[in-house]
Amino acid sequence: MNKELLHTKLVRELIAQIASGSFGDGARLPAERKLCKQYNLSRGTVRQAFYDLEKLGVIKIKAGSGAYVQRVSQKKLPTHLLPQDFANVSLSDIIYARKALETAAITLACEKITDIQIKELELLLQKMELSRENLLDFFKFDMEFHQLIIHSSGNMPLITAFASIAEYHKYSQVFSSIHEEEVDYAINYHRKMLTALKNRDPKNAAKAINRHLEHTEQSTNFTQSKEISA
Amino acid sequence: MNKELLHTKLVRELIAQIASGSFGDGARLPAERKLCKQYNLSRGTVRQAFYDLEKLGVIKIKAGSGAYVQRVSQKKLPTHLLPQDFANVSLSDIIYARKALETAAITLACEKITDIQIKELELLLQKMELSRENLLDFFKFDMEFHQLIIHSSGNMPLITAFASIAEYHKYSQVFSSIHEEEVDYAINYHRKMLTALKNRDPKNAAKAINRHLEHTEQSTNFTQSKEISA
DNA sequence: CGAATTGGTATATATATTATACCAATCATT
DNA sequence: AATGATTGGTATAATATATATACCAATTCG
Repeated sequence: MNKELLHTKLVRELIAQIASGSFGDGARLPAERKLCKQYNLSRGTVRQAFYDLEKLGVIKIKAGSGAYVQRVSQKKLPTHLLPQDFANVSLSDIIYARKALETAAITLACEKITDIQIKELELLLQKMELSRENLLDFFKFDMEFHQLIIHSSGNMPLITAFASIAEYHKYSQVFSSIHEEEVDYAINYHRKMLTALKNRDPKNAAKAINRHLEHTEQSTNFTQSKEISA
Repeated sequence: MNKELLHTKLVRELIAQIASGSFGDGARLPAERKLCKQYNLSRGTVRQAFYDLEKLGVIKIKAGSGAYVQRVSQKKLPTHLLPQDFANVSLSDIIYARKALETAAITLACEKITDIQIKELELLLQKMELSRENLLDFFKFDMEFHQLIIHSSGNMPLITAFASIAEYHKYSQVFSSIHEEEVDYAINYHRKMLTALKNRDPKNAAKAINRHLEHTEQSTNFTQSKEISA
């Protein structure tokens, strides 16, 4: 059994956030002291994480200024920072598993989703429409939309299982590039999901989410990753 | 972010093993020094885990002799030792998620399973038949059977997702009791799965695994858990 | 009985993390 | 341009975890 070091956990967390679009290229990460409060860590630990991230080439630290995201794409992360055997996972593997889980979840969600959650989904859909130009934002909202559907199922094991897969998916976005033309298709499928959820129509909800995921799989370039030094 | 203490990890691991049938009531756990080697831990850490387990009433330590499993069933474990919000999870939630994942996995497995893996499944089925009288053993082999099917899918995200659910399932067995009469039904369904896998017949494989899980859900008493002090 | 194994105890060590404090570079505002 | 706030850079003492060793006492087993 290995000790799970706190600064390593934070490195993973920050990489996942960057990869999932919370911070774009050149963006400044929150100040060290902010992160201390946010994650309840001491500054030494946060600094250790930053040091690791700089060694990895993920950020560039500027004294007195801040830590800035540095060309994240086109890289391969060292295995010890990846969730599991990420190396052996293709995007289609991820999509296949997501289809299984999300179909089950949206079916349940049609029974259990609350009006508030439907409102939140509508809001997210609007945000997606407004983010057509900014792919990083777009995918962030996309993922939040899916996450909310899973939560609406009210089934903890499904939520847990999806979280473990989302981990894979986050990292996969570091390597993949999606074409702008696909944005409209994605919005369309999400609208269909939302409508089906409103109508408590599990059949069409499941159909929409499956089509969406299949489309995502086909239209995504999965760029081959290259090794970088740790 | 919280530190994941090594002895806590070991406590969880040992409870999971006990709950999943590796050690029955009154059985002796491996000696401290054995566990040190097995998990690559120092003795102090292992002893801390043993101390916690004794406080929990899970084991009774006898000087010079060993640590003995003590009436594990009928208890509720402190939340910090449980995988996630176990409190809010019913057996039917677990089964629902398992159906989603295992159906997807066995469908893939029909394509990808190797002859060696089929042989292993046959072996496990034989072991199940020989363990009709020993329910603890029986459920251990049952779970191994399912685990092997998931692995045969070759899909890492599915494997990861199932592992997180299996965690819930392991713990649920601390609280649930299954009737002996169900053993024969279970064996029957497993034989059907195996046959379908041999015939590369995803439809019947999926059908068998679904029926089996539905049957398990219906025939399991989920005993209400009671709080104990930490 | 006697050797081996087991848990019980003590201690020195290394490492990770926290908590403070102060400095120098940068930024933002006037 | 001046200044006050914020930021990263550095050092240090204190605490908590885990390792590694050694020795003791109770028990198990041949």
